Amino acid sequence: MASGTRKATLFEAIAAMGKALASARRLELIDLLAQGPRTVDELARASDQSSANASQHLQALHAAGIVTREREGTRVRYALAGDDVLRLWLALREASATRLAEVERAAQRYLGEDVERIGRDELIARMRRRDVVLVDVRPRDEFAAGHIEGARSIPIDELEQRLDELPVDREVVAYCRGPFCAYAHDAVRRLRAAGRSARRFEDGWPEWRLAQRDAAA
Amino acid sequence: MASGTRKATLFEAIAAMGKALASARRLELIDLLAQGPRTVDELARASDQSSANASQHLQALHAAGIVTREREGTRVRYALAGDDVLRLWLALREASATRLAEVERAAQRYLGEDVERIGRDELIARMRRRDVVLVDVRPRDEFAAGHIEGARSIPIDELEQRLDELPVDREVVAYCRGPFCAYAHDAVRRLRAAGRSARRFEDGWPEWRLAQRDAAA
DNA sequence: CAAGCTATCAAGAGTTCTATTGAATAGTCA
DNA sequence: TGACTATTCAATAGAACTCTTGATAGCTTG
Repeated sequence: MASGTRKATLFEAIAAMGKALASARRLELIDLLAQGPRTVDELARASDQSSANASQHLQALHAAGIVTREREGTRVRYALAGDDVLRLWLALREASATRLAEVERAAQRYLGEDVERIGRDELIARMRRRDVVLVDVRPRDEFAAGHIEGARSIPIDELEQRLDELPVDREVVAYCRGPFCAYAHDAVRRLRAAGRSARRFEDGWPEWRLAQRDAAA
Repeated sequence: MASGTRKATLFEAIAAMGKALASARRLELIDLLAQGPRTVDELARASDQSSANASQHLQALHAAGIVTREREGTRVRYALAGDDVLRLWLALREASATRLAEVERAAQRYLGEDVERIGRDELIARMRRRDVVLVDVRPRDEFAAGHIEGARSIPIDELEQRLDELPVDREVVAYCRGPFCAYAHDAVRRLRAAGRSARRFEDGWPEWRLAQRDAAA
């Protein structure tokens, strides 16, 4: 029946985007791109794969409408195609964390013991009262590509050397790429080891940004 | 490096759910399950495939945490695992419709020329004023499994015979499974052909239900 | 218990996807 | 122009996925 094949074609077309989410390597690229645009080489390095392979996956993501591509001289800068795509990635991460015990386990193995968290509402309230210091512990360029207003950038590598930049009498809140990013966990552990009072923000920059936009709309 | 493999394992685990979204057949099953729980046989029939094949896909969805399964005597009833999964499906549908021209094209081929729409806010306002008649044109059992409060069930097959149940002096709003479901389009065309004033609600039952929950939270 | 129905299992052929490798292309800079 | 770099292309082997078919298991009913 003609109607049957047309319906099937529609689902095939949607599945083209679904297929893009079917590889761990591609998801890692998406996760990196959620922080901001990157070149092929940067992405390949950050996700620990050959640039030929990264390029191949990025082309697949491009064909699936997940990322956009822009030439910049000799390099090519990829970026997430839009907030709808970011929402899709966050929904997948959320659902997988809720429904798949294996994700939970793998996260714990990667992140280590969970550290004390602070939620968005409380963070906003405390920020307003100037009650906490918010620290962005991601690499410098990710901070430059966008960060939570009022945060200060101290990449995780520099944390120990720059401890004296942080006031002793206020709680420190660290954040990074998102709930599955190890930097903030690590930062909180090190801060505590140095005798500071510290927690991690339970989301990351992309989630914060999206929440701001949704609130504005 | 150990940290590298652990991160890779985490993304592998998430990709296990991503893989479930990589087949048109499975997406069609998810779309059907968004309307309510169904048995294997019902799903196989509705998606026009052998029940062995449907069963196989449903097991894949089950392993990926997308659906739950419940024995009921000799049959097995599958259901979407939760709202987070529904949100994931809607996010995928939304992103693919926005980013992939092919989805747009396939949708138009399947649904035909678009008919006049009404948005959620306007629908709510008009309902409050008892200004419209809301008709659920999905199959009877889907209506039974859940529907918009205040809607009346007239399955698309029975529309012509039951035209006299609809007041002539009010606008009719038809809705069905969602924006990619053909029933509401079809219903509006037939109603207009019969001289009625009619529009389709731009979402479907699952989106409505989710919006209600989100508003409550 | 036997019959009948629903769902699952098992195996195989065909297809699609993935990583790897080495070569080719395009742009930049001296 | 020529060297250099970043990205992409092309080909391939191996792995994973999908559909089909026919058999099997589990539950219900007479």
